[in-house]
Amino acid sequence: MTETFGLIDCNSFYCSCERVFNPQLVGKPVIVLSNNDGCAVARSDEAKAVGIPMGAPYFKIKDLCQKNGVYVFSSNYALYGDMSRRVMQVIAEHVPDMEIYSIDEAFVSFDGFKTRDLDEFSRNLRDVIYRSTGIPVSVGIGPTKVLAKAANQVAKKNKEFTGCVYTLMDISERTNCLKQFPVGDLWGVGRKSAEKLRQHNIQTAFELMNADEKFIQKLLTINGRRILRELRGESCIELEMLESDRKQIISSRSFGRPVYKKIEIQESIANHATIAAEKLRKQGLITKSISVFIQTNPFKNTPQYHNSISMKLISGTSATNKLIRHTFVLLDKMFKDGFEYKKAGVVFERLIPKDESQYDFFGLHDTEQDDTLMRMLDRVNAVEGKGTLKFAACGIDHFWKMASNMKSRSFTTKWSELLRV
DNA sequence: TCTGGGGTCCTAGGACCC
DNA sequence: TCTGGGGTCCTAGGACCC
Repeated sequence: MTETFGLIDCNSFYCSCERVFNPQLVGKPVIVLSNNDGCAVARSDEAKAVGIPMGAPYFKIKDLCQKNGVYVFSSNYALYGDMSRRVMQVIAEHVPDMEIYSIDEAFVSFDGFKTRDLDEFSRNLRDVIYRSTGIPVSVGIGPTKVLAKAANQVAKKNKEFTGCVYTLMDISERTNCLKQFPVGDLWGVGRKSAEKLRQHNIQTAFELMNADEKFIQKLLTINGRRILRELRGESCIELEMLESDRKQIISSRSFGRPVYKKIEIQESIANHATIAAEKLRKQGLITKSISVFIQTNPFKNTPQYHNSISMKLISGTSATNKLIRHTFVLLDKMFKDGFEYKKAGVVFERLIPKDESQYDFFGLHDTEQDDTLMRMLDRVNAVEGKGTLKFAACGIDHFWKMASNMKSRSFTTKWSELLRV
C-alpha cells in the first residue's frame, strides 16, 4: 500500500517569529544570527533577494546589510521555542499522526486521508496555522519522507505558483520534478556525498533514482541506498511518533575573546557542566560518561590544538558539584599552555533514567545530601532566575560570554518564566 | 576584532575471545 | 618452522541534519 507523508515546514522560521511581534518587519529584509552573533542562520525572502547567503559570517555581510536596510537580530531561542510549541499544537489538532522533526518542521502521515482532497486540506491547515500563530508554513506531500521533503522545497521556492503546497504523489509529476532537482538538495545528501555523486555523473535526483542500488550503497553507505529507494516511492524511513530517548547532552560555546589561561577555561567548563547537569535533572536522567573538549580557532592562522578526553563513571550522577570535579580532572589531562583557545565544551553520554540507577548495588550513588542540594539549587534558580545560585568554580566575571547585541525581547516567555515555579 | 550549537547515525578498525 | 579466523564489542571520526 502506498503511504502518504506530509512535511510541514515553517517559512524562514526565526525571521517569521520576529515578525509576529514586530509587524513593521513584514515585507522587509530580516536575518537572525547564530549564537555569538556569528553567522546568518535565518533569512527572510527579502534578505535572500539582496544576496545574503545561508550561514554567511556576519562580519562579512555587515556592509551588505547596512546598504540594504536589513533588520538584524541575535537569536532568541526562548521565543522561537515557544512559537514552535504553538505551531506544533495546531498541527496536532488537525493531523493525529505526527512527528516533530525539528524546531520548525513536522512530518505527518496522511494515510487515510483522501488523496484528491489533500491539496485543499493542506491549504486550509496552512491558513489555520497562520491565523492562530502568525507563522507561515509550506507543505510538501509525497509517498516517502524524502519525496515529501523535496516537494516542500519546491513549494517554498515557487510560492506564488504552488500556494505553498506541492505534491509529488503523481508519478509523472515526480519524474518531471526530479529531473530538475539537484541531487545535493535532497534530504540526507550533503556536500561530500553530492561531490562523490557528481564524480560519477549523477547530478539530479532523477539520475540518483535510476542508479544501481548496490553501487550507491558502496559510495554513500546504507543511507544513500535508502534515499535512492525513497525516490522510487518505496518508503524506508518511518514516521517516528514517539520521542526517542536522548543519547547525549552537550553544552559548549565559543569564547567572546581569545582565551589563554587554564583558570579561564576551567571557569567556562564549570559553567557548561552546570548547564548540562541542569538538563540532565530536568529530564530525570543521570550520566555515566563525561567528555570535555577544547579547541583553538580553525579559521585563524595561529598554532592549532584541539583535543577531547572522556571518562566513564561506575555509577551515574546528575550532581553538578561532582560533575564539575570530574570535568576539571579531564581538563588537567589535556590542557596545554601557549595556545589561543576559542571554544570549550562538555558532553554527557550513556544517559540512563535516575530511577533505574537504584538497581546498581555497587555504585556510589548520589547521596540523599546531593539530591537535596540539587533540588534546592534548581528551585532557587527557577524562582529567582537562572544562575542566581551556582558553584564558585563558575566564576562571576563571565569574560567568555558570547556577544548577543541585537536580541529582541522575550515577548512570549517573560511572564511564563516568572510564573513557572 | 568578528566564521553557531546541539544532535543522530554509520562504518572502519582495534581489542578481545575462543 | 608453523603464525587462523570468525564473532562481538567498543570507539573515534565522518557525514549529515536543523
